[in-house]
Amino acid sequence: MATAASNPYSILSSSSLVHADSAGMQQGSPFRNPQKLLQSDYLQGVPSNGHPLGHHWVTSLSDGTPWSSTLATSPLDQQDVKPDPADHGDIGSHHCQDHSDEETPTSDELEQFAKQFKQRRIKLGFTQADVGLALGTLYGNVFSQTTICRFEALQLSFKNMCKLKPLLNKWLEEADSSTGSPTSIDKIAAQGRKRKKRTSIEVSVKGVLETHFLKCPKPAAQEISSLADSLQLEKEVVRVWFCNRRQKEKRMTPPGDQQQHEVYSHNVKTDTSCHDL
DNA sequence: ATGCATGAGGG
DNA sequence: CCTCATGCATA
Repeated sequence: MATAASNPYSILSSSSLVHADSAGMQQGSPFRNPQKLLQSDYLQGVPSNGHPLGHHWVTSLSDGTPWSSTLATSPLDQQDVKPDPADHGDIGSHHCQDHSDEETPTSDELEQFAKQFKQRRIKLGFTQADVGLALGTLYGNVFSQTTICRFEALQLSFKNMCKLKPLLNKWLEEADSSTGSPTSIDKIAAQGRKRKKRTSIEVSVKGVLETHFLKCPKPAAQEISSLADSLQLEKEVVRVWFCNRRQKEKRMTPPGDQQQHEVYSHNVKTDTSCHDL
């Protein structure tokens, strides 16, 4: 049995995984108007299925109530193929039109899959943590409850979603086909790294950071320093905050759900420094 | 479910 | 320093 994962890190210690399943509880999102927004970047090479695909994020998040969104039909493709910087030898000859479960899925497909996955998972009586663990024993890649959760909520980057989908899909097949296969889960316990205590930032302070982020999402080191100083926070904390904030923007379900789609094609390349303070 | 954090990889 | 995938700890 492949107990040892390839991770240099270690898994959590063996303990009871008794958490209330998220069956009945969903996030209390009011609702969000379905619309699309274009991402600006994603031109990094993916070893497996590196397609410089342009994609729109369909930001329609339904809550716990039955998914009745009318996003099953996507009249418009996500085929806004941006000028890929990477050269395409023969891969350019393909025309992504409509795949069910092959190659690079569309945003809609991912969304659809995520929903179905969650439904089935719950139906089968598994928790998010169970799935993460099962993936480890099944394929050698262990994942945390966090990751499974974020997958279901589409809170990962497009690329990340694509990477995880196949794995979760396989688990799904395994899970519901095996009526009596007890997935033996064994985990290794080893922990040595000491993690910094999570610093909680006050809401008022977060507000300030948000404001600054809107003005300048990528402040220079010096700005971070002064900002940290004025907020009485460690510079590192502020720096990390901005990093995490930027990542949020790149998720499939971005935090700022706009009501109108505006195409911002302005690229600030000449100015990297946001002064003022 | 999510906030702050770590670390690998890139430049 | 950044991005990006990922997760411990916590609300």
